[in-house]
Amino acid sequence: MLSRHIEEIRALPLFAQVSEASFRDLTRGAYVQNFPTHAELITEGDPADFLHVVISGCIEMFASWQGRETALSLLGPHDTFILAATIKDRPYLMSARTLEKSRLIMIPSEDIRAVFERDSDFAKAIVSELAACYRGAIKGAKNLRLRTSSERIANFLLKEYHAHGAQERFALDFEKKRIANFLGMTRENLSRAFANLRNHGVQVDGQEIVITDLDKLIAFARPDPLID
Amino acid sequence: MLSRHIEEIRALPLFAQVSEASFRDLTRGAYVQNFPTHAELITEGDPADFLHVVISGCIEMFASWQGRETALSLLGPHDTFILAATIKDRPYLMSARTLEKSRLIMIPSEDIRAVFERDSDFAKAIVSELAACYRGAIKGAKNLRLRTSSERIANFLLKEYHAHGAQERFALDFEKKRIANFLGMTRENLSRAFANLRNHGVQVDGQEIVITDLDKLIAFARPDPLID
DNA sequence: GGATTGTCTTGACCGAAATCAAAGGTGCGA
DNA sequence: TCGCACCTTTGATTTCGGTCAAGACAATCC
Repeated sequence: MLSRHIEEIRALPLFAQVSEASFRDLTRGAYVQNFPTHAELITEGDPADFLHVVISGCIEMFASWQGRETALSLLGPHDTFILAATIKDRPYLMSARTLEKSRLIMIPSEDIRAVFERDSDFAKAIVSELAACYRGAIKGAKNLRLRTSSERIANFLLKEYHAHGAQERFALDFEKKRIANFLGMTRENLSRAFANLRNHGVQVDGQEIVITDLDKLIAFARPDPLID
Repeated sequence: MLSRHIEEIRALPLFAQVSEASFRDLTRGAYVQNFPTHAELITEGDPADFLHVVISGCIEMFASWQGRETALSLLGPHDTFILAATIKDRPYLMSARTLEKSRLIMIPSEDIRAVFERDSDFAKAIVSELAACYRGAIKGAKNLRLRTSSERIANFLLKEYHAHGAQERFALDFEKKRIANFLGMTRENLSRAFANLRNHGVQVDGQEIVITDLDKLIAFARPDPLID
């Protein structure tokens, strides 16, 4: 069952450059696991026992404090988590749950750390991955601090638009309440913000988005390569 | 003038493990530079030409968008920036300015990347540093999303309290407007929040902070190792 | 089919924080 | 010492977003 996915993860940037021997060491103790919808995969505070690689499905990374909860990222196929905790052998800072049926590869943290110590190509790939994660986190902070919720949604839609091949009509990949939580607002407010976007070139009907005036949307969203 | 600081940066986690030869390569093209107060060291969007290491003084990392500005971190001696941009050879995502007279070592990005390719110990140190930065960014996001501004200040004060050797009386290291911007609020609101904290065991007089009831402050702040 | 459950939308209201405005403080230089 | 610039505080007002409540709609399960 693992073998079916070997090729797939071998091609990921994190593993593409490692030697055959290292790759065997990484995959020897790894296993594939399927999870149903709404399964909690990891819990913040737990020790980082595995590096997770998403094969299929959809994962929400979230964190809680004093009864409040926020989504910090939404992951899909070929994304990994949580590399930093695995490397540093520290507790997870986030929890993860499936948003739909998902299949993951789990690689023991010890194996990751062992190969990391030995294989400098793997270490370099990890550097690249971590640097990308860090820059993503900084962009997220800028998005949250510098933009209003409507602006965040507008830019989110622009990204989705491009992710769907720049089709003027596309469907949202996530439930709206997930999007709201990820963008740092309530469902109710997301609804209102979508309503506002009617004035800025966007029609929303259920999961269906229609970009009626791209220029108008861009003028409102003001996307920026240093944030988006 | 560089030589005076060689020992100092040699001891930093980022450089402690690299070989003598690699360290020479890293420092050969490096130089020390002094900056006055309020000097802008780097600007977001610029190419990452140097890794900066703070020797003395105080640096604010900030970002702007559409006339708005936010402080993303406050750095002091022995902190480095911006490693991720240097490694990935991408533009800076943040700008940096001095908050007081500061002395920095600047190491050409090319040298960093060259040694990184060659010296696996340096690569490992970079991994550790980046993972720490990433986890710091995640903690910052949680702090911002899950806490009210009063809670953020309370936890900020607790950290300052411990940074000052758990003395019940200490002085803030930064101007209040910098703290406000860093904690994601306005000066006016910081002022009001400080006034509120009188009910939670904190007296504020100018730059002077007195923790009058530590337990009360902790009960209000609810510090959490997964955020702070 | 009909009940049930969860999601989404809308409206009314509330609260936290931003903005606007003005007045004290503080430090620095002429 | 005075004057100026900047930082800080306080109060009044506004705005944004959250909370509460109710209803519409869709999917699922007897």
